[in-house]
Amino acid sequence: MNTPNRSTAEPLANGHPTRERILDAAEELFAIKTYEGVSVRQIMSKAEADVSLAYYHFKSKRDLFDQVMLRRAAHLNEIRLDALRAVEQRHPDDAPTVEEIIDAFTHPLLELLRNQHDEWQYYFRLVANINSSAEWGGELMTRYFDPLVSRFIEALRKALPDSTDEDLYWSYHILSGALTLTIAETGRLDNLSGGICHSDDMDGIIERMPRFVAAGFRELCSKKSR
Amino acid sequence: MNTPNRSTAEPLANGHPTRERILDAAEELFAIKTYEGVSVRQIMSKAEADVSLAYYHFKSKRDLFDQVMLRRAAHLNEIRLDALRAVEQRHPDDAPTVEEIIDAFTHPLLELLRNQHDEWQYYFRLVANINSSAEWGGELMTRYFDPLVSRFIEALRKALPDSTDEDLYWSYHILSGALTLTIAETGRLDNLSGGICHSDDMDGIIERMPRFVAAGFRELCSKKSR
DNA sequence: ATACTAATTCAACAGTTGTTGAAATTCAAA
DNA sequence: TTTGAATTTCAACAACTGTTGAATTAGTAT
Repeated sequence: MNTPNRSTAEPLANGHPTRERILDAAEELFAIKTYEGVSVRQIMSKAEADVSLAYYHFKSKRDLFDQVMLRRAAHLNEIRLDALRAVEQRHPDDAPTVEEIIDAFTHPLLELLRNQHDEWQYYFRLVANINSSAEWGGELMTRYFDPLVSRFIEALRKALPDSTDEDLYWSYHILSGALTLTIAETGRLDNLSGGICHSDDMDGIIERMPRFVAAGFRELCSKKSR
Repeated sequence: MNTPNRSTAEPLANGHPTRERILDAAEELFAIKTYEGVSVRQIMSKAEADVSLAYYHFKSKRDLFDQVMLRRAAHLNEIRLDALRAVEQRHPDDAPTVEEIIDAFTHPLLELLRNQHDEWQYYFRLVANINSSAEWGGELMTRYFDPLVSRFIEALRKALPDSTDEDLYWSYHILSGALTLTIAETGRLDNLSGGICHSDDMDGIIERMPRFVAAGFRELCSKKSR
């Protein structure tokens, strides 16, 4: 249940089983209790392994954290880039619509969160926490995700030829905030709405986010409106 | 510089000066290093007071955290509610526009962050961190801010009479994410844009957020489009 | 000056933290 | 079976954690 497709997928990432169990435990605990809120002992206890093994497989607690972050980052970049390329190949001559680009940016994440929830939920929560905290571990994520984001913004610029760079970046900022809070799955919306909405209803957000955000982009990044 | 208007404003909140210094130090350190990332000793060292004084003025570390959260919450609710009431009084007969409501929801915060940056920046960062973490201290913020949010959603429902509750709540979710990331002031956008945008440029976001978000609300919460 | 409370200091507690070194075990190649 | 490396266990370290009680000072009303 925790390692869904052992033989077929990800030939490189299949490291030592103990190492993977440590990463799993660390991922979950870092996500729900923050980095300093969890001790190496708690992590190793959840991983059912001796404390020292953490320092055999990783250089330090901080290194363990970095490896947790990096483990899934490459795959994430890959599928999102694939989605963007697919959209672009569907439009050999004209530019894709804003909706299509936003969808390529968000859909892979949300679908992962829907179809493989158990495997990805804690990683996404962790990314969300990092992403909205100024000090911490941000450089790591920035280094890994910013190139991808730049490619998307480039695509959006083509779809919105009258846009200013400033408008484009601020619009992306809003999109980023919306996506971040979504993948955090805080459950805050569940309470607020009195059960009408559910944070883990990915279909609900998949069909709404691109439309909402695309409308915002058009409002801000078109010549006519200002 | 740290206590800007001592004699005129907030007659109730003027507690013991030491207590205030502890709250200031705790606010800043909690915001940039997380709750468990900071020790009581570090806080009291920054506040230039003995460790034990933390337990004279507060029941526990957790209580200190709660008081940091609550200190500014009432004032925040007040000015946002005032802004909403002002908009509603400006429309005795018809409903306010979506822009106006969104603006009443966001503008007080952003203006505070612009005009009294030194006093409010860490509190907002802290709120942002809390808001996008599932487990932690969320109930406290939820209890304090949800009534206000419900009032705003009620106003939005009137401005968008064809909307579904579900669409309305999901739209608010997107707005909430955007606002949360903004007040976090992570500086991520500065790097990404290569200096074109600045996380602390409140004018930039003040003039963009309501327009962007209102367009999204209209796209999602109007009958014609779906 | 006296009495009394509010505020602050000092010293210490039991438990936990990240991390390390040496010894013991597992396991495949010779 | 012997060799040698990869993996796991056990015990311990100095430093730091949240928290408390008793002693001390500051400040105010009598």
